[in-house]
Amino acid sequence: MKEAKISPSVVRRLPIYLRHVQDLLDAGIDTVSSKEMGAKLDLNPAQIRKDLAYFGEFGRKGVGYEVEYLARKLEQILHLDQQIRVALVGVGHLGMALSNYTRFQNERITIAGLYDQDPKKMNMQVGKLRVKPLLKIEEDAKTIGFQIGIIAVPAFSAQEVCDVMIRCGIRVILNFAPSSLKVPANIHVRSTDMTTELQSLAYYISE
Amino acid sequence: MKEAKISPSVVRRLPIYLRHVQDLLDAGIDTVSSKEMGAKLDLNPAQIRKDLAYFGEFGRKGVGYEVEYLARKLEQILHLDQQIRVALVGVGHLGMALSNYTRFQNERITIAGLYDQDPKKMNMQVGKLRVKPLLKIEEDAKTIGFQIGIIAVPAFSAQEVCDVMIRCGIRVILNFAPSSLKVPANIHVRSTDMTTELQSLAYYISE
DNA sequence: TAGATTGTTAATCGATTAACAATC
DNA sequence: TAGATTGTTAATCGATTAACAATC
Repeated sequence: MKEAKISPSVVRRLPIYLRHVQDLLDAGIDTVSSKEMGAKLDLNPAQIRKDLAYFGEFGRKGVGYEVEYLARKLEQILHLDQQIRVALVGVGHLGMALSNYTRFQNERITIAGLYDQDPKKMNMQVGKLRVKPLLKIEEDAKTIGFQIGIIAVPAFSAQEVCDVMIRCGIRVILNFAPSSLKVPANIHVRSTDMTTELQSLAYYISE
Repeated sequence: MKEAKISPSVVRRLPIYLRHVQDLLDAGIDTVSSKEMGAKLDLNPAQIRKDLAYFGEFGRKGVGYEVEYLARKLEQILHLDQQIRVALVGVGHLGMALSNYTRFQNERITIAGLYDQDPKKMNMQVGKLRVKPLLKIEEDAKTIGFQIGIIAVPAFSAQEVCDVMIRCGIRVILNFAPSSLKVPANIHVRSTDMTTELQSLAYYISE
């Protein structure tokens, strides 16, 4: 399943395809063409076909894609057919939003550890978990085995948290702090933050 | 200030430049080169120069960019030198995170209206604001004049909220719901959601 | 002046879209 | 069979990077 080298732009569209075919599945539709998907998702049909073709021949000429099969394949590609355990550091408002947002992917993605540096938050109960000190993450990582780390702390401590995660063996990180993280080449980081999004949108307002 | 046609990729980097020069300003540094910025932000110096050059000649050959001047210019370009009033619909965990996240850009970006459809949340106090029914947004829009709308509701009602915002005269929308919104050509929408981000990252985990 | 760094043009790289043979 | 739609190659478009004259 390790394909040539799929571009990030392609990978970022896969969950969108998956979500759509899951909706179709729920609606009892069992076949869909790239043209129909494109219309719904506002994407070029050729792009959808090309994206999917990187991973195999999922469609049938003259017919389209079998919805259930495509959903299963996309789940496999995204590793969403297996349990994914996430360590979340930073239990502020955003961290809380993420924690209580459990319905990720059929609960296959679960937040399995909550950490913070603020003593006031220690042992705070959030869903089934309790907030622990950041120091505990390394110990927990050994028993739990986190696949993804989420950084939801202020910018000034993001790099520190990132370094701790990497020491824990976490190689995939989602960073919500507005800061550019420095990581070794084998670590995969995606940074996105609400402030930056909002500020860039402000460019488009016409006074 | 309406330049040719700046690509979205360029616009999305502007807040990153701004944040960096603001940090430099705080640190008392008054000149910076594209090379230094590139090293810090992990970007190609030529790209930084080219991005900035779309908007004017902000640097001095042989010297670099004057930090304070550049910060002021970037604020102007992003309209962050004027008050920006935001309408936020959906006061769930994410909406709360956004509301309490007031320190956007020197408070120049302010959430000026909070709306929800859940009767249980009506009149709830969040910071200086009270949650109002979605229906009230149109009336408020006339007096307040929102420049940006933020959608923080579940996917199934995102399109509806979007339509209401457009009817209010809002032309710039930030959508946190996992759904592809249909809007007229003159409306600017940016969609980003945590589930999709996390799912696409799952691609990179190696079992 | 010599060294540094910009703004900008040209070259490269990558991503999207069009076109179409294969085939269901 | 005729019509539809895939998978894929080629063409296009756009974004990034390299190179360098201008100049501080």
